[in-house]
Amino acid sequence: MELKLNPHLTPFNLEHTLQCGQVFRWKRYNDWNYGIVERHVFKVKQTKNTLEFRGVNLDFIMRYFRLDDNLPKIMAEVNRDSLIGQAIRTFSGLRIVRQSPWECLISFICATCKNIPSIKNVIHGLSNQFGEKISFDNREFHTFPTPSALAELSSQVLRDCKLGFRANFIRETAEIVDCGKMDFEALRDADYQTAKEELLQLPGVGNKVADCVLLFSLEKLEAFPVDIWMKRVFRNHYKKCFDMPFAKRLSGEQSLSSRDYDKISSFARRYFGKFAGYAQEYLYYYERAKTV
DNA sequence: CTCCAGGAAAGTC
DNA sequence: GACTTTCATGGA
Repeated sequence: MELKLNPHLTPFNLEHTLQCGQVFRWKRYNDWNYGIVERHVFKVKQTKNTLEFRGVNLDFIMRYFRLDDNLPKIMAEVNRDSLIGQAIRTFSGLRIVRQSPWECLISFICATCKNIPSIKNVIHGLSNQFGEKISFDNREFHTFPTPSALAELSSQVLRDCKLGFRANFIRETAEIVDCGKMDFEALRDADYQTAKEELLQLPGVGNKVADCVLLFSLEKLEAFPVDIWMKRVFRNHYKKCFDMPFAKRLSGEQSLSSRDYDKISSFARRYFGKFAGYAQEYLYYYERAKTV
């Protein structure tokens, strides 16, 4: 199957979308990108304005890659200054992906204090060991482990998966979700603040992890995750938006306190508007691209 | 060897 | 309530 994209109405860049750091489990063989979402294994490739795909139907592709988002309108709305403008031009067509909440939640709990190659390793490790094997294109893929599959593992087994101090967070969060005490559908319908407060109850979930889950899997496009890279962006470009004491804190090496986090994140929501999460993803990838 | 990574929670004042 | 320390480990 293939989809013709009008670059003016529906801009899309598969490469930027998969490489910007929001997803961890895609693989590339030859010129195809292979993804697995829930139990759907599929492959995608893009040449100019044509998106070619196998394994899933058009509705799935539209939904997963958020091709229903009016990207030109969103970009116009968040384009508030020359920095974000440059990031938008550089990574034109980058879209937020609609991930499954459970996998997104565990992925970003694992992501605390890890670099991206390391995150990919542990997520693949968990899937290969405790997920279900599915064949596609003569290759083997694995579903992401279910909540019950992770809940029944000992913390020692999880530590052997290179999870370190995150092992207990993963096990405890898996137990809570497995018991049905976390209703992702309800969170999707709830407003941003309400949904965030629910997620913050989970072990291993703080401000940043909660915002990533809200943005990437629960339709909260105003969520603005702030990590070490975004702190650098604000230190280098947005100091003047804050009072002097806070501008000085941004220059320091301390990790962000929850108050610092709220200050940056809520400013960004006012400054960039209801699609602040899109602005975050462009700025994040732009900042990272400078160093690699 | 040292430094850093898409932080969160426990501890301290 | 705000700030500091601790928590493991692979990769550069």
